[in-house]
Amino acid sequence: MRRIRLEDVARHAGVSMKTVSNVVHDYPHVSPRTREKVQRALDELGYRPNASGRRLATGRSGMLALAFSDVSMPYFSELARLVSNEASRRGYRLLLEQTGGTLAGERAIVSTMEAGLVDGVIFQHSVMSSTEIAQHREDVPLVLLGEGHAPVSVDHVMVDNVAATATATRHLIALGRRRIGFAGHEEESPSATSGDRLMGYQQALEEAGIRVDMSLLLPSKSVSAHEAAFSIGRALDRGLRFDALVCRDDLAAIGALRALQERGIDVPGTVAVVGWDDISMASFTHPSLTTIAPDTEAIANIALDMLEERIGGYDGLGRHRIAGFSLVVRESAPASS
Amino acid sequence: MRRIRLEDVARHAGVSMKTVSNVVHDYPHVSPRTREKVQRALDELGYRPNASGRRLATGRSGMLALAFSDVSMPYFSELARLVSNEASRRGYRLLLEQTGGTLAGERAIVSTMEAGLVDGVIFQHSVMSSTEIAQHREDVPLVLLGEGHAPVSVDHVMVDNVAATATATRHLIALGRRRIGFAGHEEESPSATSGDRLMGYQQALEEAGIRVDMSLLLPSKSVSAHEAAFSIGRALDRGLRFDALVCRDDLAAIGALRALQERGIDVPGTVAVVGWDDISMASFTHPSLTTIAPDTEAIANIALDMLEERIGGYDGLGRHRIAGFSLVVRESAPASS
DNA sequence: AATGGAATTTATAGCGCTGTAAAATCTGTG
DNA sequence: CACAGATTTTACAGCGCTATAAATTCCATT
Repeated sequence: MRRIRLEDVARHAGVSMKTVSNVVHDYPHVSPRTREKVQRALDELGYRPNASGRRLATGRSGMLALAFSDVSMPYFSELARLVSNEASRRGYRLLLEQTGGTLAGERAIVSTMEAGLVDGVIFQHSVMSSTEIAQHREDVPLVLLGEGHAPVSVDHVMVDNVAATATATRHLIALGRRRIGFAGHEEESPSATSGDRLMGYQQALEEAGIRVDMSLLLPSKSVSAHEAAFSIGRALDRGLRFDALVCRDDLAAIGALRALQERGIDVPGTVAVVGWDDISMASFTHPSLTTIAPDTEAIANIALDMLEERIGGYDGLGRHRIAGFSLVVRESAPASS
Repeated sequence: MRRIRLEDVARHAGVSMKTVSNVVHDYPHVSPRTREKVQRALDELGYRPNASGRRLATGRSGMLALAFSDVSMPYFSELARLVSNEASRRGYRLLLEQTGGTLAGERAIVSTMEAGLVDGVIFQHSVMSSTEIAQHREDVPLVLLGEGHAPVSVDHVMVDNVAATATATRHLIALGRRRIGFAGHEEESPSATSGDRLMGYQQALEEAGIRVDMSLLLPSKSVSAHEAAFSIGRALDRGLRFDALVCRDDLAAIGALRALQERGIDVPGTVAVVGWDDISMASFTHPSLTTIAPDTEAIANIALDMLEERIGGYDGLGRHRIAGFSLVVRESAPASS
């Protein structure tokens, strides 16, 4: 059976197409009698509006894209949940795009060939340079998420990673720890995220008069619990000792817990550990993780606010907004008594 | 600056719109000279095809939807990663839809008002009845994921949850455990998933001549580590004892580990634990989780294969495919020696 | 040079919907 | 009861693209 079009309904109800369209969209200026008549026709025929037609006519797709490296990473999946919920509350649907954390993948996001696919893009990049981002996509509203220097021309939401990591590090210092390592940043070409976190770590140490010991920097091949566990384990096996670990993210922290536990090293007794992200698993590790909790809900909301303003026609310079964070103290680095 | 349309390029190159369209799509029957001339015009004007126009003309959107309760649940986020990657390999983009695990949310998926939004839907339902699913959506290709009796008319991919859970349970029995509990299924109206897993658990017990003790069924309010930890903890505090736990999923298992560990109960010494899903966190818990690993990659591939066949016009009865699983033995329920 | 057949190109009619402006209908008032 | 003013409804031209079929060009033969 052929699809029912607006025209079919119009003929059936004996009115014009536009009137049917008005009823479908609850346009106010329709007389109750007409509305009822049309509604009946709508129901009888089982009309379903066709998205493509509307889109072509309005120039809006009602879709937003959310792009980042990999949905299966807990922080991103939690972000996706929030953005998806909030987007649908605002009447948008969400397109998921994974870049795999590669330059090619990120370029594909920024220079998608097809126009009109989505009304806006929320993009957490990690390897692409901000100048390159600034160049493309002038035509599609874009909000950048995450660290790094976003181009002035583009809207951007971030958490102050330097400050947050410094807070986490100070917490360890307050616990009396002095040989504090940093774990889990990428071995070569660390992302802006890792860079900022390293900087906050270093800042807090210097503030406290502790010399930064390069041997306590424990990078891993990639951002994952597995690689972190491997590199931390190897360092321990080589005899490296430390009394605390600031981890690039909760995955690295979870890897760290594993590496330490396998070697019978007590956490937090011998080594205290702090993570970053407060993924939902953080309260279920053993011991549970002290970690930085970014205000991800605020990130999602601010990003969508800005995107909607751009979609609505706002055309000013890029706005740079900061979302909050807090230190969630759990067992892996308890409160100093 | 106004967007460049096909017509603009055509005028610029002095050819017809269709010829430009042919060049854009690498249609073979275009003379080299024309092709080059058009390509130059394309480049000079910086043409970007408009997705909405193409869609309306072709009737295809190039999009698939993936729907389930909540992306932030590890199993779903891992599924989303696979489906998204595989979909984009096949030239589709992926729309993410969350139902929140509610009936209203699931109904919204199945009866989306707009037609032509996506070319197909992959849907893991949990509360909606299969008959209700069968009724709607005759017009959009649909593949169902997960347990429960899918309607005959609809394509369906699942893992044999009964067999898998029985395998996990037998593993515990082989370990010499006899008071084996089941944890983490929903307190009221368990989902089909929980139902099947409970059945597999029961089956294996009966097979071994162990009576099913209803007091060892430890449901929780909702599917989450938190609720599982709470309900298992409460049962322990009331004096309930068991020597093993089959968990509804890895989240429940992680909650179980937490509840046990907080009470100083040794895993696997006193209580052995098996999970379900083999989420990536399963190798990083303490102790690491013995769990059922469904072949999620196969699920994603089979689902997409069937969807593409439907999109391609296949119109037969619903096909029901089974994806494999394996028991991954780790520390929480080690191999019997 | 004429001819037939293949290869290339073009003109045009939608795809299903909405925006606009004009037409039709309905008030309330003098 | 006519008429201005407000409200409701309609006709129709696109939105940007592709499919179809017709028109044109090209080339190898006779």
